Amino acid sequence: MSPKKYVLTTAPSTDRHLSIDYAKELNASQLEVAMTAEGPCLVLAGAGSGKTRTLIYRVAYLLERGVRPEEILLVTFTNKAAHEMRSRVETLLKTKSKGLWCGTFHHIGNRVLRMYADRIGLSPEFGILDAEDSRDLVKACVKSLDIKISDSRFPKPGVVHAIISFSVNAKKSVRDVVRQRYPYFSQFADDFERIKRLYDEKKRKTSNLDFDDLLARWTELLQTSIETRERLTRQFRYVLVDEYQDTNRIQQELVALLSSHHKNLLVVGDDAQSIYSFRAADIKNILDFPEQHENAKIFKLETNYRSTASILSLANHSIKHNVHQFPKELKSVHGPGATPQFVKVRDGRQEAAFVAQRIVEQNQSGIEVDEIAVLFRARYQAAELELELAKRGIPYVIRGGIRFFEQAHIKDALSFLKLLQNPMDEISWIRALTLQSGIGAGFAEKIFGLAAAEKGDLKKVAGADFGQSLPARVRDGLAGFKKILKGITNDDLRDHPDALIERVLDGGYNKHVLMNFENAQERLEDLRELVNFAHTYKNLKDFLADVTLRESFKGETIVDAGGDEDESAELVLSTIHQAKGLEWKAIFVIGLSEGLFPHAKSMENEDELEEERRLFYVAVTRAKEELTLVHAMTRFDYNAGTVINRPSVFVAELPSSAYDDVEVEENNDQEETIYID
DNA sequence: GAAAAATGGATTTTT
DNA sequence: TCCATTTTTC
Repeated sequence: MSPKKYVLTTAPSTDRHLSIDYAKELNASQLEVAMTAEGPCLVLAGAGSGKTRTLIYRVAYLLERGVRPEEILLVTFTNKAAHEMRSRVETLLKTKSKGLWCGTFHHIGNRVLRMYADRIGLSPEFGILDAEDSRDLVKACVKSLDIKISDSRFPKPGVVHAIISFSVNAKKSVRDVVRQRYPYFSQFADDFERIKRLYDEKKRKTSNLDFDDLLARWTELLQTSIETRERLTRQFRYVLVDEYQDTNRIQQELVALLSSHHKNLLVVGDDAQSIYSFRAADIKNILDFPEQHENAKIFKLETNYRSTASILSLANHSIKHNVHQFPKELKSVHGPGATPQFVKVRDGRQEAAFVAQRIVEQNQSGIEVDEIAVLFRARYQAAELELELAKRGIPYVIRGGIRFFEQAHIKDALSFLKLLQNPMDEISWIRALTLQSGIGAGFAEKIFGLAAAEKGDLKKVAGADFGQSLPARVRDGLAGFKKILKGITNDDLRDHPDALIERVLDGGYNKHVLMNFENAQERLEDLRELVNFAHTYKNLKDFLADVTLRESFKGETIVDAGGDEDESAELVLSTIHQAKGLEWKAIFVIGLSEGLFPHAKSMENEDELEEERRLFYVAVTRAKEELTLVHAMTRFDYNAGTVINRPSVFVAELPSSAYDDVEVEENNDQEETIYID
């Protein structure tokens, strides 16, 4: 990027020497943010405009000006972003930014709640339920409420939990959520409310918080404990929030509360990239920020350092069709570059063949395979491409999939450690007990009842012989369970989570893996990796919280905070959602057909259609040099057979000057797809 | 309680 | 088509 000259007319007076030459590192608007963003500020940062960079320099600037690290709260959307920001600030200042509050909403909520749990009658040793745990608990609630689910179609526990979760995040009643988003379940609204009450009660009884509670109870803490609120709001002189367009109502309220004393609230985001409404993100948070903060300063970062002019032109033309937005016009610092291509292929098979072949060609013309990504609306759209890539021997990774920490064997092993931290955690009791052959859900609950009578004293349970009333095979299972329990309770290993996991493995879980999973070897390796990861922690509480709040994926190396992962040279296949914030030299967007993208279900509702268009916008703005949009004219649908598709409206509504049309012809002799321009 | 067979449902997904 | 979950059967 070419540095621009900037003359500071109101240079802030400081008696400290600033070691970083901000004017050299930032463009004019970025610099203005870094140096002058006091009070309520909204930074509208277009795609590729150096948003992260600007935030980092703002933090560095504050620190250099003498603001203490603990007075800064920097909230990000993912842990990955948090780690990146922290380490980049450290690199910039050549020091460890110890004390800086930097993390996701949930992460910081966890930290605050551990400190002040007693103020709202919560145990500081509370456990955290992940998505699966929450689903299981909802399932248990449905069961114990005896809801007649047989006669009509009662939703699955996961859906019920999604409704409850949405209501918490959007701060709406369950009834309203059902009316607005799940009208076809309106007959069950009462049931959902009963389930929610019981679900909350069960969480309280077992000292567990789900993800939403980390926000809801944090809010509760700030509202009920005046002393805590005073302390925290005075402490955070500067509150900075990244990806503000993806915050939901409860997060918006938290941010407002936390910045209420010093009123230095800097929110950064791009309304054109708000794509998470399905989990209660509300684009109004960013759109209405100026109205909510009358004296708010608004900054626009519209210089795009990523893409060529013709790619940006296509993106600009597309997003203009949205009504609810801050109009922006991204300007490229690069030349026009190659015109984006719109490619019509016959069907999914040909789409896969075309993309694979073009990747080979692009690779031959000098673009490394790991500089290329294929993006799609929904995961299943990649299936045919995967086959084709395998056939041609092109190495690829699929972003996402099963999360490392959510795999059964990882969660099994961790359930024992969770027991150690929170002995009244019914969910972990049941999980750990049912691992034993001979113990099913029924007996597990019974045994938990007996253990609960011992006030969850694990040592007593490990030694006790309360199995008289149980059948022999259950007693055998219980013996196996107790053996593991003894291993982790014998000496105090709370500060050595790695040793604890090893005890669980040696105590019998290794054997369980070998006997129950056909890919046992692979899973044992995962568990070894878990031990290594645990080694970096020096207490159980932090380890368990991080494991639950972390979004590491299977196949990805688990890295320590701030560490760098080694990305091997592989093509990336990714959903558009997962590609947000990333960039590649060449991008293929596949499935650009009516009914697929925009998704069929979003066609009736104008707001949802706009969100789909923003998603398209996110997809195309990932590309630096080459953009290829692919549309298959027919598609095989498992109920309707072969369906003829028109191109996506997102392409159809663009001026024809924005792209070149390309057709594909098949050369049958060689059974190869030939690319013709 | 565990294994086998049948059913149904399929955007997006972080914490 | 493919998977995860539920129901049935032993």
